[in-house]
Amino acid sequence: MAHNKKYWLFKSEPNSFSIEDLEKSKTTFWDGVRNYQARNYLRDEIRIGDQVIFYHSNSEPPAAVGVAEICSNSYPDFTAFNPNDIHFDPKSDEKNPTWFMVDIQFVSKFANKVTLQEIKANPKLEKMKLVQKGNRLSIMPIEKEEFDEILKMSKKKS
DNA sequence: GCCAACGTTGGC
DNA sequence: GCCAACGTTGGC
Repeated sequence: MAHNKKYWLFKSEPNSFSIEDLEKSKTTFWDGVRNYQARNYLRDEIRIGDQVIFYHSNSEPPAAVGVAEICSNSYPDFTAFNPNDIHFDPKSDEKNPTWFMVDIQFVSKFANKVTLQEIKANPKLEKMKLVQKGNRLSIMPIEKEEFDEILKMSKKKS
């Protein structure tokens, strides 16, 4: 059975990796996820062709800044096995990996970034995990309607 | 730079 | 299995 396309929001600190970096590199592997809930999304639900809102956290302003597409199914995050890598996890086992990642490819950079403030102000987006208190997930599912609404907002002149 | 919210760790 | 201590996230 064909996989129904799903929609996600990926957070990234632009100091580490920005939408401009993705635009330049075209694709990247999304390594370093070390949270079990986000891991479960990566390992079990995210599939080739799924669409991603790229979000800049810890930036001024925090905002949705573009779109990416999943271009690999999940595979073990090899940075967890490398003692020299910043994401090394001594407890993870290559034979039974704990952490997974996917590859994403650049799709577009928004003409107008959609700020967290604007997202919070839009009643159509109030159910998003992003705007719920205390949510720190770096990967979260969103609805197609929410994805479309953010795209629409990015095209509007502010 | 501050700090609230949350996840993880480890002693018991 | 509880929970205090600690580390991290991320908005402000």
